[in-house]
Amino acid sequence: MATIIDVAKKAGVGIATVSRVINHSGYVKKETREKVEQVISEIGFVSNEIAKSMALQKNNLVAFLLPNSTHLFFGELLNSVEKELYQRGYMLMLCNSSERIEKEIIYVEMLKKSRVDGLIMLTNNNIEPFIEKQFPIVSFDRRFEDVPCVSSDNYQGGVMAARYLLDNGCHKFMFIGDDAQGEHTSVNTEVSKRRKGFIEELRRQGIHHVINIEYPLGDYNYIPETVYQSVIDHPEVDGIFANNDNIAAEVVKHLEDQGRKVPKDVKVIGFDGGRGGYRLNKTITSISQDPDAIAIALVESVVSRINGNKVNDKIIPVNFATGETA
Amino acid sequence: MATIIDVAKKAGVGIATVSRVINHSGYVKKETREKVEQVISEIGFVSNEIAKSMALQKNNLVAFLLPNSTHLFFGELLNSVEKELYQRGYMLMLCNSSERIEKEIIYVEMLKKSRVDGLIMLTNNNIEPFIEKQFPIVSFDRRFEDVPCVSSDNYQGGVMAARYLLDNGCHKFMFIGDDAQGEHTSVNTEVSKRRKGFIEELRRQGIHHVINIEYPLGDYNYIPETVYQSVIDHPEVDGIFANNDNIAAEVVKHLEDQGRKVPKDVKVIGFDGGRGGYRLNKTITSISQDPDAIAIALVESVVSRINGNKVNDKIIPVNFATGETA
DNA sequence: TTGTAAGCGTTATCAC
DNA sequence: GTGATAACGCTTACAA
Repeated sequence: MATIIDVAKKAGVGIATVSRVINHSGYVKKETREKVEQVISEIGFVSNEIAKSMALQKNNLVAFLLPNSTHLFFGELLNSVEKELYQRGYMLMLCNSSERIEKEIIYVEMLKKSRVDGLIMLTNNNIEPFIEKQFPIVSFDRRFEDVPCVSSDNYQGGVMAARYLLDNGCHKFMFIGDDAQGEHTSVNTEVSKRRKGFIEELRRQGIHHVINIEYPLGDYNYIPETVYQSVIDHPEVDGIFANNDNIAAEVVKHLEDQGRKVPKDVKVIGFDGGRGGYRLNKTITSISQDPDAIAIALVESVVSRINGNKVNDKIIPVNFATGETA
Repeated sequence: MATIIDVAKKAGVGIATVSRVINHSGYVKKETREKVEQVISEIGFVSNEIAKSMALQKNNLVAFLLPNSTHLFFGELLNSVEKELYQRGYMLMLCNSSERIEKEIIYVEMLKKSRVDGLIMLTNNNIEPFIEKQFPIVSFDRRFEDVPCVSSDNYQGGVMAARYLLDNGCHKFMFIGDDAQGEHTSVNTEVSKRRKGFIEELRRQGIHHVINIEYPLGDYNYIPETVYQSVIDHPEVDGIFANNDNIAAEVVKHLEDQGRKVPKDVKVIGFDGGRGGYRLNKTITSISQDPDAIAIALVESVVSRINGNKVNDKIIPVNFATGETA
């Protein structure tokens, strides 16, 4: 591959001049510029980005750490984050952690190794001890001390679900979620506020008994049988709020298998947006997160951190997405 | 950040020795190694990857160019590709092209700029004029001259769909797909073989009339109304093969809205694996692509090309995924 | 306006 | 075994 030196020689100028031409920086006489540009296109010179990164101590790469890209919402978020980074001249390095902390740590190390300029992370692990606060890190839906956090307004989402179910005549309520979002975890995820908002709003409206189903978060695709059993064991329940659309869908299916009518007998609300899946039968009523707005907030924050600025936490509004299950 | 020079000074050795220690290369006396290692952990030295890339002319990054990460199959493939690259010591740079050729070209340029070592691409655009064959490029489901191609056995998938529908008593057949996968396109996609296998197998079995619905490929999420109209306009059709599960799901929904029973009156087979979506009602019968196997083939090929080897095209078997729509 | 030269932080060759 | 030193290809003072 041709280098800047080859160009300089052939154009009969110094390498600094070539650099000025390709970066449109500093003063270059018109004829000189034209000469250089001609040589560049003649020999098909393309400047080497590694060398550039080396000199500038910056490589315009941001890593995005998330559990996987197979879940619809993650895929959407990933898509939006990449788009938004690209807009700002950054490329995205993807890390599917599968929730494995070893892999997460390796990507956190990428920052120290100057492999990436910044890191956006979405994790349920206790990665806190491994992150160094001076680096440009932004987290989604999870608070770490001194790390800016972007999250959906999960609490308000819970409130919205509670109100909708109440307004539509439900009397007995159930919440279903995995324990990484529960009250019994040491991990401080924003997502736990879905439950909190739901339960607290019901309490404010005079409902003090909510059946709270919590199961261990393993693989994101796995929902234990006991969850469905709990649903079946509580035929009195007529209003269910599930932690995400996947759970909601499975619960609806199990209810219908039992001969219950959704939403007539039981109303079910999910979380994420109800955009998911093939609408073979009905769409899920859901609290909708906005992947674009979240991505913009995440990218703005991380770029701002890269540029050495302090940034604040951001909370992104959620919407009620009308569907056919509540 | 501390550098190798700081370590060398503090340990009272040369930088070459430090390099040997951190890379476990060459001979280093035990005591020297220990001394160096101690200093490294004392000052928390981490070696700079950009500098390493610079010296080695290699950065262990592979770009993956695909239309988006929101479609289930793409998300799955992306997930598997990242995992597989990671296994082999490469990181993944993601490019969601949204099918825009300008963006694709920019990522092809990443190769010239030494930004990435290799490129895996999934595109329907006519990017051929922009790719230089000497670079490590591998394509999925699309043939370019002198570029290794990995694809599912689309033809066989079409054959399987045809046989299943025939074996299960269908008489009037329809194929539905977008035109980037059709016969009327100049672009040579492997996916067009789904249609080809389906129609040719039917012909071999004596069926010469297949209704062939082709619509323009725009946004991957968009299916024109005319497609559904065509379905409705052909009430005699009792066996439909759709180019992917999304189309299949929408077609099923429209059929059921018309009061047709699926699979009793009409059988519908999709493509991708029927894994998608929330199973609110029924799963889609589908020809299943194997994202893991595809990812392994893609990554093996690209790494092999990076190492300067020639690689052959690979065709990955598909499976019949039993579902509830056929 | 332009060129020389000193970084940027590694690896690798080659003496010692 | 080990240490100078020359790449790697660029940016950017600083000098001219």
